[in-house]
Amino acid sequence: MKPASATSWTDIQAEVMRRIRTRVWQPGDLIPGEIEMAREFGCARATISRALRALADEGVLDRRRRAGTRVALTPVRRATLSIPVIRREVEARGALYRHSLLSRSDGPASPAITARMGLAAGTRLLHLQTLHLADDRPWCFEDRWINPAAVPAILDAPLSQISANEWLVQNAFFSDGDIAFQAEAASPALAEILSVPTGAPLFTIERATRTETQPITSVRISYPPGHRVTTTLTGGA
Amino acid sequence: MKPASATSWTDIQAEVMRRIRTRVWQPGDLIPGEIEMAREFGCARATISRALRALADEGVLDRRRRAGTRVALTPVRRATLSIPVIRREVEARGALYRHSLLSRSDGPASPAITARMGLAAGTRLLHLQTLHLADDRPWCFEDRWINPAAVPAILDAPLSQISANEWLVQNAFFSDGDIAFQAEAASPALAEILSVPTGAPLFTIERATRTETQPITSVRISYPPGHRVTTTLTGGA
DNA sequence: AAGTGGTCTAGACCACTGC
DNA sequence: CAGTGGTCTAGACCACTTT
Repeated sequence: MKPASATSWTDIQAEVMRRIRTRVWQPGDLIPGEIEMAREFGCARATISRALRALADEGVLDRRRRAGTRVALTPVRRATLSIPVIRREVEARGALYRHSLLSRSDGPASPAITARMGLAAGTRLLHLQTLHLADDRPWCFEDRWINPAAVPAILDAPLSQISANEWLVQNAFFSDGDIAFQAEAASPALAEILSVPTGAPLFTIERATRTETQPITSVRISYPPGHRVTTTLTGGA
Repeated sequence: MKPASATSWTDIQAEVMRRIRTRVWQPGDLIPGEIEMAREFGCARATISRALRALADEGVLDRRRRAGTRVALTPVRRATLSIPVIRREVEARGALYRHSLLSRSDGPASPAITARMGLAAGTRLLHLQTLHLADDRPWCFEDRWINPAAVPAILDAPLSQISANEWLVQNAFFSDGDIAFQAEAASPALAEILSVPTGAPLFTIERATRTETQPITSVRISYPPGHRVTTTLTGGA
């Protein structure tokens, strides 16, 4: 319990959510302005603003100057998923992590790759193929292209000791990127690497990251059948 | 362009990000306190607080009372993906949406389902199987269990006109949920429904949502090969 | 043109927590 | 228990849009 007189922004947020849940305010409805709500709750306008802004950030409310604040028409359900270091992912399951650098090459990349990364044809890229293992069983296969122009230091990194995945997370900070998930049948080559039958349903993650000015890396990670990516949804307060 | 003298919280946020990117402040480092930064930037402490709080929300900074503010050790890359209404997902690709309610039943659910939803064995649930189509071709198959105790109104909803997916998004505000992605081989039954070969790699999404007090629905959606879930990563300002 | 949200300030007190 | 972030206030001005 808390002192009955407290007027915190979380209280206001909770009350607004209650009114939305109980349909007092329905999707699309215009809700009272900040000044009016400040009067109703007996607090400063900034406190109302704090509460409503938080809900707008979550996608529950739509706020526009002059037009006022409305309950969002499509209550956006958002899931936030974090991009893990594969080593931690394995260790979190209580397994022993190991990785094996299957191939490494450095030279002009294929047009398909340079196009995908938005680079000029013939750009030299570092190409790494890594098998990640959990308790010496294949955990996932990583096929990665790196733009050395963006992270020159990677050429000197001990990539047989620390995986490119982990090195980049630690050294190539704060980039923007795209990510895509899909299901895919295992090619014969991938099937052999992952010790699964050809055609087995693989879960693949494609990720491209870049700095403000240039692409850093493009990677495709394939997981054998059974792998799940999980997260939690937040739909309200 | 803006007046050179402006000291906005976004300016401060950008400057902090710059110092992190350029390694002036490294992961784990303690950065100056709010009062000190307010002096440095010549603004109110609340403005600093606003900038740092935003970065903490993004996972770039770790803030704790008394302990101060540190650059996050694990540069948490977070992707926020929105959960769309399937109809909109289809229409966004310029296709005509249609859905077909393949089966509907109402009665005691199997122990496997009640256990997954955290309900007592034998609880009565509504079970719906829906095929969603884009331009009359199978788009995805939805297998859903709904707890009528949480949303009694669904028993009267015209589910052949509006899909349960969409009805729930509009009518059931939830406070919490889980979501999981995986790749899976098509069973003979699923293969026939989706018009794909048995064993084809399906992309499946499992989702469970609940109110604060009780589970609402548990759903499993299967997409034929080729479907991709995409989103963007934000690593900084 | 007017009214809404967005931001900033200066000051105050509170809550948590590491020393 | 002292110092940090967290919050609240009262007031002001600004920026954006819809009317």
